[in-house]
Amino acid sequence: MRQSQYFLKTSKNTPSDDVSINATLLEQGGFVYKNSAGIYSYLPLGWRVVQKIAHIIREEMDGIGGQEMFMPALHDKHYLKATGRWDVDVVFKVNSGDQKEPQFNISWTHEEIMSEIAARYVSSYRDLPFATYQIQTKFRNEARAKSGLLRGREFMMKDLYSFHRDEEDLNRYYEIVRDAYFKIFKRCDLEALYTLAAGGDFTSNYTHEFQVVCPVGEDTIFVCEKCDYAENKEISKLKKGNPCPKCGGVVYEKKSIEVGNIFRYGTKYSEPFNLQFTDEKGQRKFVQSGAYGIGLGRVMGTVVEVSHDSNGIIWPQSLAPFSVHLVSLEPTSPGVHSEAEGLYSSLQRRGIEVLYDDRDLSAGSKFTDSDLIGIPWRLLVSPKTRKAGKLEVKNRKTGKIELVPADLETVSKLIR
RNA sequence: CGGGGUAUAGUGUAACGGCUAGCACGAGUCCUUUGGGAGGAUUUAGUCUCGGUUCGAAUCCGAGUACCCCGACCA
Repeated sequence: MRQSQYFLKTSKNTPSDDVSINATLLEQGGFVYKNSAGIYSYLPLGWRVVQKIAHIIREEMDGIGGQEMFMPALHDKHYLKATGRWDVDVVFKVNSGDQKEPQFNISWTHEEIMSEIAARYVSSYRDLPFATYQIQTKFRNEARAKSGLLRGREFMMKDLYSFHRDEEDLNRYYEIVRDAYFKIFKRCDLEALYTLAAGGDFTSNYTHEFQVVCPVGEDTIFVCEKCDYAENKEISKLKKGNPCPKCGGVVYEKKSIEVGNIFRYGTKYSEPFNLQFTDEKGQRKFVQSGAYGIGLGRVMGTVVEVSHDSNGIIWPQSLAPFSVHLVSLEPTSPGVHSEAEGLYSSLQRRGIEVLYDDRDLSAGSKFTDSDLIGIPWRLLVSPKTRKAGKLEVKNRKTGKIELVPADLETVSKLIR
């Protein structure tokens, strides 16, 4: 992608109405646009990051047998009234008939929708287990949207639903999902702690959250510094300094961001939707189910919170919108333009995602933009590098700059 | 939903109740520049909405709306 033609504009000024690091850097860098409080557009650059996150999630969900589908955002009132969760504040009105109340909730959860669908397709124990997921927009009647992408009124969420013949099988799958979640967060370069938490609205059982330690987090957790055992303060009987219930190490209190959670809700949604199956003995039983969520925008915001410096974002290779930022300096001086163009097309031919800053701007402004956007590698072509017969490569994370031979083999080896 | 704060060109900011609402960035044109946000010339665009006080309101008052922060609630 040529930067001169890309729908991207960075800003020298930080937004006046946002304080959080993730909102500041993502807006300044041209990744997102705030339309309203807690409601963001993902611009081309930011959307690429979201797609990277989605891709990782899809691979790991598919890897544990998850089957992607897509459910509606408008939920007829019979769904949520069946479970007593109809929300009078998150409605969509349709002008049909003489309805005295709105017909639809705008999607804020999909257990009911999925349970009704499952009931139509499950009849035998042979139909179980299975798991479906989607990446969908969720809406919340959020009293106070805050902290940029971390708490929105509208956000993208991956929700996985699993269905089982008994608790034992649900528990088995719960741990499989846990492991997949660890992989997802690791691939996003996030250190997530598996945290014991309360069920909240969804279940009376304990649930687990994936928490990333970060000062702007809204949650407070107790973490063992030795074994990473963690409990949410909401349900914890621990206090800071206490011994860890698992290994006896010292427990610390930390602020953290909840990037994912997993629930077992048993038959809570099977019963209202008559989601039953017949077992080997001909007995009718309710299906056991679980739900597992990850907020994509929140993951993106969290990565920015934990991975940045005073110059901008530092994307991990796995989430970076592009792998390489190719920058030319003084493109009008002899040979620079043609060398940069040549590099650009050969990188593309190799399938390397490259953002090519072909703009005729001063060195300083191009460097500043490059650091702000945070692509892991900056590849530089200038009169100086041409004179040396080399290319300059900068690692965004370490700041290390080196001159390398100007051949693609060396370059592509380095950035992989 | 309780409390506090803010609202001025596209962005960031200045202006005692009184002069043509100033500056920087951005954007347009021209010239000179080019290794960490270049210089000059020139152009461009603004007081959130409604009402009130006043000879006169960006400025004071009231209401509304939006946004930010703290708390409660929540992925």
